Amino acid sequence: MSTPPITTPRRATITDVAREAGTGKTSISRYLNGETSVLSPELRARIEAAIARLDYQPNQMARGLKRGRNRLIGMLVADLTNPYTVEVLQGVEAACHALGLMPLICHAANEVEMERRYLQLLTTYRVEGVIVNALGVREETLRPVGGGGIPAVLVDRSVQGLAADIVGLDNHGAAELATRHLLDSGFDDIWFVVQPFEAVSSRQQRETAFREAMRVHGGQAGEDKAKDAARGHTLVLDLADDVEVERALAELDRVIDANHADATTATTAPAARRVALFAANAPVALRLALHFKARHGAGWQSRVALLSIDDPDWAELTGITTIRQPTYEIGYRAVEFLHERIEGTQTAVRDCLLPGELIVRASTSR
Amino acid sequence: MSTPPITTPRRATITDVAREAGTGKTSISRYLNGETSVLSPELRARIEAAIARLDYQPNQMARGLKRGRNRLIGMLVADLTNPYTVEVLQGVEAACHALGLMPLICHAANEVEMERRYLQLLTTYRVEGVIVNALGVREETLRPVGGGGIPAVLVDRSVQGLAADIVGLDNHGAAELATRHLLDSGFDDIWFVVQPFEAVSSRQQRETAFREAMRVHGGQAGEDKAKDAARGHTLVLDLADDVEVERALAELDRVIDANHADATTATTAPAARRVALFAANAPVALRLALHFKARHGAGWQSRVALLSIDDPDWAELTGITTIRQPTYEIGYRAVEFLHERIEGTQTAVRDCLLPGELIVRASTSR
DNA sequence: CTGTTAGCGCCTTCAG
DNA sequence: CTGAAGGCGCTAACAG
Repeated sequence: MSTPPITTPRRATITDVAREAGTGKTSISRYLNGETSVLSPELRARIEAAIARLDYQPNQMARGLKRGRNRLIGMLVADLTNPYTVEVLQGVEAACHALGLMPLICHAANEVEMERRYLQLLTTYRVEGVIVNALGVREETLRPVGGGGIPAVLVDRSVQGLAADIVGLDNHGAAELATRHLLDSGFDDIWFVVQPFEAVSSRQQRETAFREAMRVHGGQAGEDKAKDAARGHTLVLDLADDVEVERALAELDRVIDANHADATTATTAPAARRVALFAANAPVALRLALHFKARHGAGWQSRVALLSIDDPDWAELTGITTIRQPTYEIGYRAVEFLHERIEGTQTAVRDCLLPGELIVRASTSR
Repeated sequence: MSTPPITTPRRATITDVAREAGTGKTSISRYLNGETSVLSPELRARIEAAIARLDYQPNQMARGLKRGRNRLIGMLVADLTNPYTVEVLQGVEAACHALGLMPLICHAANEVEMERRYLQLLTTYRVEGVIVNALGVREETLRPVGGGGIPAVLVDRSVQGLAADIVGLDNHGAAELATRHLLDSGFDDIWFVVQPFEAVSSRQQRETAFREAMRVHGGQAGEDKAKDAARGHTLVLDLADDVEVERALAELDRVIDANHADATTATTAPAARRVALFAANAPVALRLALHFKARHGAGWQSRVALLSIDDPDWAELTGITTIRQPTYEIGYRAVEFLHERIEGTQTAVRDCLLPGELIVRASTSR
């Protein structure tokens, strides 16, 4: 057992290294910054030896202080509980790693106040830029960040009045893809279920696209005469409010039960007109699935079809259809954009809309 | 539209504030550090006004440089994909918030090399302490951290030869609880499925406890004469190696199929001797569930019982029994421990083992 | 090629 | 109660 010294052995500084190597601080600094060609091999060797001997590691904070940039960027996420977020994070980390950036991850845990505080904290640490998966920030809160201050890029959600690069899913395309799939699969009573819109642009966009798709593709009585126009509804599910959730779910239950009764009563078995639920994201889908599982047991999927944007672990397990977002790429691109801004790119604000991928599973197949 | 200035308006510094308030930097510094009693109300008011006018925010990096502490702590996690990790993180964040710390979250993504690099990076940023959910770090890698260097506390997993506080699940108790539950529920062919042990102490502890529980409680032929000693097996599932996974799963399939054949062939329906799978954690459980779902369809649970340590979202949805870890508390306590160490507590190394909670679901009920 | 000299933004003696 | 001076660890002109 080697007993480590009690007194914290103060970390070696650049001065220590200079002394140890018998030279000045400047040369050490040069060495650290890769200005290696400007150093005589001999000096260089001495420096390397000294660094190794002292186990020297330059203090990033001090470097940052002097040169005005510390390679830190902030990553403010609304909800780590959402698999989407974690996946995006992986892309972010990979990109940061590639670009020599260090992401400071902050988790607002769905609390607007937290979000505000973290944003402030980040500027206090002088991060060089911020990637924001906005929760409820207003343009004003982000002002010191996006506007005159440090560069920002938005992920998934835009912020009212803030001109900043944004990268995320092509919500319009995704919602249309999903809706058409449901229509094509024979569902004609489709419920789009979404959390309260609040300021979350992606929710709004998905809903708008859903409604439009229903209007455009759902209305055609088509060749099948027995089939009248499909109906589209929007249901808001406030996951933070249990009472409201119960109310909303009860509404769905009525619809589904009625439909089920129709189907079983009918003498001639008509293409059982099943209702389909289109969840705006994974948390919503999970809540729905849990409810129906509790209500109808393991076989709940014979009562309702479920499709969700986001492709969580359990989607495959439970067999629901999904639209998978290119999460990794979203995170990666966000960092790239931010990096460019940090480096001073002055181009106009960019929108990067990436396509989702439809993954058809049993839930919506016939 | 207010056009923000093109040139980044350099952030105000303490000097600016001093000038604006018509005083010296010292007073500003005192104000910032809450030495409020030592300032005349008049000066104080001027300072406040100046700060507000300039929208001044002290530079944490600079403060840290001088006073030697920057309120930053590192949180190194092995795998953000594991719900366990994210839950622990929430506790960590809450505690940090309460203690005025800022967690730097680093994600090793199951790569030992990443882990090493992040650890190094963290020391480079002069974090005051580190919470480590170790992946493969050796004592030596952590030496600069835990030993003479900055304080460290371990989460879930201990590190060979490193004397550091550790907080996590009471693995022994949890595994015993789970095993007894399975035994009590009538299963007598129990497979403990775990990822390669490597250096992960919690995996080893769980397995050891499982084996011991089988020995102690599984051997009693008991009152039921038809029931001989229950069998316990350990199966290693290397999730990173598809070929290996296939091989292991095939082995399980044979066992399960044989058992199933027995049960259906027997004329008198004996208490169908079902086999139970005891997953060491959620990722393993998920892999197992996906496999059986693919192989036997939605009704796979009538073939095998599944119990898992960790209680992911989908557990309720799929009805598997679990042992829920007090994740939030684990994270919270870890930060508290670290904080004490940072403040200089010199007590002996502490172990904080928190109990898990058995959540019985359909999978293991009769 | 190499060392000296100033600070970066802040805190901390130490004198007023 | 208040301010001036020095320094934290490092980089960036300037000279040699």
